[in-house]
Amino acid sequence: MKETYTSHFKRNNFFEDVYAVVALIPKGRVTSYGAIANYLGSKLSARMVGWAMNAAHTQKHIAAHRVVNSKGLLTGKHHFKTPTAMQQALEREGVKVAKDKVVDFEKKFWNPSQELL
DNA sequence: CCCCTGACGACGC
DNA sequence: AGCGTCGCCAGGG
Repeated sequence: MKETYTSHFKRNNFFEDVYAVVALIPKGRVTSYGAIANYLGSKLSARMVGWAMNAAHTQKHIAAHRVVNSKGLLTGKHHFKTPTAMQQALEREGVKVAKDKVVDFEKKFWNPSQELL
């Protein structure tokens, strides 16, 4: 059987799951859309995580700034209130950003599949 | 129902 | 190191 979220779970649960994982990201650490997708269900495309985050910013308080793409780039910055809001939020937590990219991404990276056993 | 558009990611050049 | 392409799944026109 397919393992997509739409066939087995309701869309709402998908959002909740994404938010739950994001809420568990330690302060000062970051993760990627793909890592979350992989943790929730390997078959799920990482695009869906970004899609969930897009819906998130209108709803509750979600630490969306701690989620970047697989290369550590702040691709979601344009969806924040200001173009620099995401970077500033990260730097307040001790995550340095240069050229829209997380510095020492490998060190800051938090993998839910590995650390959230 | 077809086509386009993504807060993505892996590859190829 | 930068682009372009393609696969991915859901939503909107």
